[in-house]
Amino acid sequence: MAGRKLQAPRGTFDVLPDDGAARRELYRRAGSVLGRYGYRPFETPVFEDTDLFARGVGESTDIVRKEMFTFEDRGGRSLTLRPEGTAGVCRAYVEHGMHKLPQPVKVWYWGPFFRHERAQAGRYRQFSQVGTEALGSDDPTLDAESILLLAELLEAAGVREVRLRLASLGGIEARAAYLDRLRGFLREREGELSEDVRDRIDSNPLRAFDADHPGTRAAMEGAPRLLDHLAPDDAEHFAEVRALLDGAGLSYDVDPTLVRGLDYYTRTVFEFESARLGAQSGVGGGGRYDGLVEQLGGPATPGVGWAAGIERILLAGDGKLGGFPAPVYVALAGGDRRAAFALATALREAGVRTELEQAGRSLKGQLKHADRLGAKAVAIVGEEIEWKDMATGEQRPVNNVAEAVRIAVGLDA
RNA sequence: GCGGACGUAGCUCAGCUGGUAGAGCUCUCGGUUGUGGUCCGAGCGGUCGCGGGUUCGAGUCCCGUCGUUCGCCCCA
Repeated sequence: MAGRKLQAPRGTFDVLPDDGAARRELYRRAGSVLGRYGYRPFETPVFEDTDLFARGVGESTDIVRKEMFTFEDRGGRSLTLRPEGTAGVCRAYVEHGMHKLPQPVKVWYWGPFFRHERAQAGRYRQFSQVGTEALGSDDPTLDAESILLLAELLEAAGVREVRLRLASLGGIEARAAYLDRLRGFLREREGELSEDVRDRIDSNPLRAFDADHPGTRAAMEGAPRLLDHLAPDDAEHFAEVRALLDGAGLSYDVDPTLVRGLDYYTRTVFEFESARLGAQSGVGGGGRYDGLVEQLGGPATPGVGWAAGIERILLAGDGKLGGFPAPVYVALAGGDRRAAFALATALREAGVRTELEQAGRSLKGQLKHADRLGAKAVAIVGEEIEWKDMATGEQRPVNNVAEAVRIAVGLDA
């Protein structure tokens, strides 16, 4: 009856206590930065109507074509575990008539997302993202603010040496027209291109810009650039975003080849990359999506936002987000378990993080354990209570629980 | 969906051209009849991923399978 070994499904992982502490700390720091920028917490369901993603993210994207976890509920409705966050936020914005609120509506989210892909370093089937959306205004300060916010969050998370790539895609029609023009160009020079670039002329012509293949690179010298074909409004908007970033002292590379995987982007797009990540180098990115809300059945509403991968932030970070050990350990030396329990309880009620011996160890074992946990002091409960400073090794009796609490409160500042 | 690498103790790994399972770390105890950080000793801990084949004999060779991982596509 002993079936096969049970284990976490492919592409998923358990967050063990050591990592849990780092995630919690990242969450805390992210919330602090986001709050300062005026973004408020927002939650949407983990699964939505499949239609939402098909219409919002785009039928032609890889995400919708082959990466969604889709299932039917008992009523035969098609539901999908959310592969990204923006569509759900926009749906909620429309559903709750949030266009009647003072604009822009600025929100942030944190939670699990799902894509049915092959896992690799920094890429999982269930992963977590933190992200923002600012809906209801196309003001370029929102674009710049989004980017600065993400930069600051990464800094606070200990992610250094990031590169910011920035571009503008213009409006949907202008971009479509440009892509047709680029496809035409590529077909004319087809013989000079590498095989995989040729294979992707239809699906992803922008890919041709960052090919290593020498012939392709040479051919691409003369290729039309999207940034040269922006409508005047869009070009002006992009110039303003850049001026704001320059004013803030944030450096970036304008990269006309920046491709984002979702159909809804317009105007500003950006991505932060870290060289510490391996093949999947993007830590977080986003952009403007001025047509999405309307496409989902709401009023014409501009929006801008980004998402960053929690696992990738942790992977690219300096690993200094660890937890903090409890400063006091209550040890039991032959004596009274009830007295030890009461002392630990009194310390905890006074706000002191306290560990209590609960495994039947020898006193020697208890002290070794307390030391490895990083305790600053150990209260040894025997005939009476002794207070041992773990740094100096000094030890003296305390008269009662109240005195122990008084000493301990100073340790857990 | 496609390619490569790898599956031996909780973790990191060793195990030569097949001969009946090892180390380090962790954990527990002891050396110190109530005292940590170093040291020494002992103990706990393994269907060698799973199934089949070759062989007197398989962790080791062969086939299959499952899993993990890195990469491609693409993306956080």
